[in-house]
Amino acid sequence: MTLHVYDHVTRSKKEFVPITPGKVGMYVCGLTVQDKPHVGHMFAFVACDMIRRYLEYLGYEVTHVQNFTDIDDKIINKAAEEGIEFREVADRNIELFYDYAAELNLQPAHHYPLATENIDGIINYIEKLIEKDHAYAVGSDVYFKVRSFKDYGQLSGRNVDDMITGTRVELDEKKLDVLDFALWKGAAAGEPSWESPWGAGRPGWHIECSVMSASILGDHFDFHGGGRDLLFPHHENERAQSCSCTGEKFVNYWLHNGLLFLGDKKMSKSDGNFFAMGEVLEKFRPEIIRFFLLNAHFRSQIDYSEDRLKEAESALDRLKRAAIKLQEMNQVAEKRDLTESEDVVLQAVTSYRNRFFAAMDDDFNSAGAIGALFSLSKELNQYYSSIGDNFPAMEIISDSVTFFTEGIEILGLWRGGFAEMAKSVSSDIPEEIIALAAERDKAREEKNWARADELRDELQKKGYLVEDSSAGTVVKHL
RNA sequence: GGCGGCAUAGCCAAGUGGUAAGGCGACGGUCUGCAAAAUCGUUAUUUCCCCAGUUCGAGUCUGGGUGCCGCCUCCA
Repeated sequence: MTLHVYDHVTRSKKEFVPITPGKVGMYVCGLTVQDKPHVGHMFAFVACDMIRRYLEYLGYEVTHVQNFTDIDDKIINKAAEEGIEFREVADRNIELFYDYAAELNLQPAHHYPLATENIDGIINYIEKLIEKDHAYAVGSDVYFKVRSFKDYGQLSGRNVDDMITGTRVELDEKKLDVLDFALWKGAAAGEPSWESPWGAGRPGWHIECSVMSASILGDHFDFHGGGRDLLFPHHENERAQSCSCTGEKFVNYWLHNGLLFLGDKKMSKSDGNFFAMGEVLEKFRPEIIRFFLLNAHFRSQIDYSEDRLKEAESALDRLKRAAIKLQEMNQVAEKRDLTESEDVVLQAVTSYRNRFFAAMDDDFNSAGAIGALFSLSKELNQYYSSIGDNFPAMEIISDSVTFFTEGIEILGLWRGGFAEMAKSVSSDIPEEIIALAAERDKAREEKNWARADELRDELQKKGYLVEDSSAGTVVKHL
């Protein structure tokens, strides 16, 4: 099996063929930083991170670019509301993104270009579009001529004539055609602006992505990611600008992740229907959130709810226990010939690993891949109980460790990978609690059940849960 | 109105024409002083929204319904 990726223009899965053998260029539409990132935003980046990790696992040298659009009307409005510079608004939200990215185990992109640091490039690009008669200036504004790009609408699946009859195309008398969109907007008094051949102004939305992707990845690259809601108009317009300017194909595979829903509506900054990432992180550990997001195919819509996240927590705990147990078994496994039934176990481990990679090869199906990790966990639990007090066979354990390690790393399910995940959780229990637990153990040894139960209650009141297992007493934070 | 997507167990969710992954929950067993935790087992075989069709064979392909949803305005 080879990697197959869904392509939005042809609406079918195609075998992945890189433009340059061994290399991959990936551009991810980042945030317009007018506000705090929410879970839906981070989902897009988690999906792209998983994709990048898999491509790197396959041996590709990936160049990963994620922009920040740090100037636009909403940022300006926000700054005006608060009476501060637009720069402050942009920077504080960019910082939040970096914090959350680290928590969610995102590998840093190789480049994080800013729109405001690419103004010269943007101006040059617009000039080129005007030269080629794909754009025109009206006063201090510049517009893109939508009808000059014959493939306009191909990506999002609409045709320009239908769009005119559409109900919500706004009328703007400055434009030659209602479909045209702004490449450059003249600044009103007091607005942040940059000098240009058309007067002081700022870039329109869309153009920055065409410019920044090309400047780092070239005119034609492999993957372009972003939320499904960017398909139109953002990506359609971006594609129109880029293809018109270069005359080349722009992107080979568009990766549009499904949207996160809250209640029965899309999470969205503009209508306030969202959970800020910070709020969610207060309630759930970041690896739970990441697991939750990757436990469905990235192109499908996900409903956000705390119940779903709690389920994800239980599920991930199961996987963590499997990792811990596997690591323990790895210490004691012995090199020997396999019994007949162990041969069957080994084959099963191999088949789950194959299933994992078949799923990932099928348009990065992380949900199917996670399923294979659970199957492995169950198989191993059954195996441990089947061997009783005997030591497990090295061959089975080492294959399992290899697979588990790869799986966790590719999906990025745990910061620090398998090794960190397989560490048991006994950290930061205060002395006092440990002493109480020890006292209770002593009471139990003496079969003083009344005293033991009393101590258990006391520990519970202090917020700790006691679990008696064959391996010893475990105290957990509630 | 135009374009597109989805419909699989109580819930979430994979599924490449050939015996329906996986998780959560529930129930039962094992372990345990009792619990808890863990673990094992069971949990769609008159069945993959409905109706036709293609096929030796359809959750998977085709046609027609029905029901949800998204985009067409700023949006990850």
